[in-house]
Amino acid sequence: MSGAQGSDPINDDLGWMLGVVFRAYIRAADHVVGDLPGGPRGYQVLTSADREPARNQGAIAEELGIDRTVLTYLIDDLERDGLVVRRPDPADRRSRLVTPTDAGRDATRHRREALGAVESRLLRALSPEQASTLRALLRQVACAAQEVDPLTDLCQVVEAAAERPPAGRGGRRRPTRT
Amino acid sequence: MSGAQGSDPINDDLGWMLGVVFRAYIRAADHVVGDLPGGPRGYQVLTSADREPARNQGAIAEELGIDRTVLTYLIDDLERDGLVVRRPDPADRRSRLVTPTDAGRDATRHRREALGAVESRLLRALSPEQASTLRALLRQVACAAQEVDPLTDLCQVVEAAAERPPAGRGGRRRPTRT
DNA sequence: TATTGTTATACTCTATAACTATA
DNA sequence: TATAGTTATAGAGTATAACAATA
Repeated sequence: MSGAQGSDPINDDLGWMLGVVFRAYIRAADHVVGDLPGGPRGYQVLTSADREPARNQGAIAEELGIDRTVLTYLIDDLERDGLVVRRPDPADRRSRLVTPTDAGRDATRHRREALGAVESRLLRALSPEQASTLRALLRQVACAAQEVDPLTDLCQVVEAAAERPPAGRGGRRRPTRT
Repeated sequence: MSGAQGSDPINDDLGWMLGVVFRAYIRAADHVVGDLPGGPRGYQVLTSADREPARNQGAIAEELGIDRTVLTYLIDDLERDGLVVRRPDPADRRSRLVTPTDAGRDATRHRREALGAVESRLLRALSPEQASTLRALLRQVACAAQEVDPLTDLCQVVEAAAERPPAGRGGRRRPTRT
């Protein structure tokens, strides 16, 4: 009843939706990756570093949308726990390439499935098809938002890979969740 | 459902997408509502308070997903700038009802359109139909996430209103924007 | 005793600038 | 001079607990 003034201001606000969903995700993901240094952020650094060819910290920070200065502490903690190693880039000694250790790769492999469950639960209000649609649309928006400066062409790669059957690019690759 | 997975680890991570999009939104929205006390949060408080019947701080905090203690400072600043007023609830003198002043309502009215432009720009990678779909799906997820404890049945109201033609009494409501 | 709002404290995240070492 | 990374600092945002007034 009522609704005298206009509409439903908040629930139609994209900022409200994003905030609610983002915080809910962080809360849930913390239960899965909370013991990793840096929590969800640490997990993202681990997955971002697990690539060929190895990347330096600037590239990782750019992809994750976090500051270089934050990443330094994050990698400090991850390295202290033996999950990643820093080695100087032979081509540019200013740069330090970050690669996960076997322990780090194990850590991400374990959590990836658990995080998949978290994501499914977060999207439980949607049908599988709707969830898939939401993921695809969100990824499009995220990639476009990252492309303000076109350093991350990798998003386009993922876009392309999402459209054609999943074999493609790279190498190992796990079947992900259902 | 369709595949659309089996791709790269990070870009398929819901946490990555949400983080990127959420931060991009906050950055953009800050240009529009940055001069309001509390920035985007302050704007949300203003819109959440602009309802009949008036709500107390607990209800606003719940709807916005922020802590009561944060809301106190937020409302302090909004009240100091003359954008909202607190008055005791006649029915429960512990409670304080928050309502926007005329200046506060003006402030939100002005920014609402600007924020709409910000949202459109954030979703510029999507077609209008896709953007509408994303909004609807996100709202479903957000409402479900808020309903962990079923205090916010207001989400269902909005859901229902979004499906059927704008029913109800009299008022003009928003021009569908979808 | 439970609840609404306030206050104080601390911990995390983030943003800025200065510094180094390389280029 | 410019760049990659580090360090230090301050500012938000958030979470927790203690407290006062009221129910």
